[in-house]
Amino acid sequence: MSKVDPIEILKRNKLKHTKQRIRVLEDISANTTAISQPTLEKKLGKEIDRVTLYRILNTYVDKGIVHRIVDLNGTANYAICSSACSSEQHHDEHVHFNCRNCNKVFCLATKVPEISITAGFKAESISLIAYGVCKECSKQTYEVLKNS
Amino acid sequence: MSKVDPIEILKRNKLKHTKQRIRVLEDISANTTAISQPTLEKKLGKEIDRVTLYRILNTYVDKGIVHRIVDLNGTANYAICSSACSSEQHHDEHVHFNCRNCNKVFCLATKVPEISITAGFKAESISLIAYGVCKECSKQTYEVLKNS
DNA sequence: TATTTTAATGCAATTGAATTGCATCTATGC
DNA sequence: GCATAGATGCAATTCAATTGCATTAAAATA
Repeated sequence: MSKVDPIEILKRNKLKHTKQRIRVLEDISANTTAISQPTLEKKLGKEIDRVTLYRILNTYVDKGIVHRIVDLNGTANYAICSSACSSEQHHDEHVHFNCRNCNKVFCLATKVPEISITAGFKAESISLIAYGVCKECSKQTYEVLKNS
Repeated sequence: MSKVDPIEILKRNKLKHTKQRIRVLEDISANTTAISQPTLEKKLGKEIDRVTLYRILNTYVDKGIVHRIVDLNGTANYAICSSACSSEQHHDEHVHFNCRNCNKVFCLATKVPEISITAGFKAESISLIAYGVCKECSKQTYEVLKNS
């Protein structure tokens, strides 16, 4: 897990380094799972205006600094991109896992496999989301069963 | 492409066959692509109340009659399930394609490949959406270039 | 077929995500 | 330090989705 330096990232992408932008980057990179827009807003809502937060997140996605995972509820989730990402192409093509219990979105180590697309369709990116019960929530269910 | 009989489907699923439910099934099955909630609402909004439409769609998803594809904008899209689906398990596990130009969602013939999930995570379903430019929109771009 | 029961629909109101326009402020280049 | 391009904050708005409740319609049964 390489350390994330917000100012370095902003410089590299020719973005003004405002305290709001730094704050958002810190918050996203502090998490091991992707973080949802509502959660981010709850955490940062007193420091950063809702609209500013939306704009910062969109800028980061456009620049390839973070990637957006839309979960099966339609909620946007954000995670730091691997260093190979750029505004031209996102290389966040690993599998994501969306827990139906806690709703968290996890970035898994598994890479998205090559798939053949019907002729004529031009795929630019692939989103592969597994939906089920995450590690933590599986454990909890087990504990509940054990103690009942 | 097997013919869809709304009343037969409703009977099989022990659902009252109201004209609203029949209407929704007809509309979804009339399309070769998945149909989005906003589009459905525009088409049926004068015959069926918004809330009823939402409820019917949720019932159909629960029963395994239609499947819901959440596209990369977070918009819900609906398509008829293959006959193998049930409320216990959805077998709509083919690849979807979301066009960034026309926003349509296509069900492709390609099946979702087997993937290995990190130990401890229990996957129940997989959503694989390719994002790019669809067949129709690719053609149009080509025409525009050709005539310019 | 009429009546009862059960479930679906329609309506009003509300919630929450996301966007737009515009005035104000601030980081950075000179 | 000053100018300015670009970022932020605020008010208002749009649109998807949900909830509670009264009304209506389908099915069960008498």
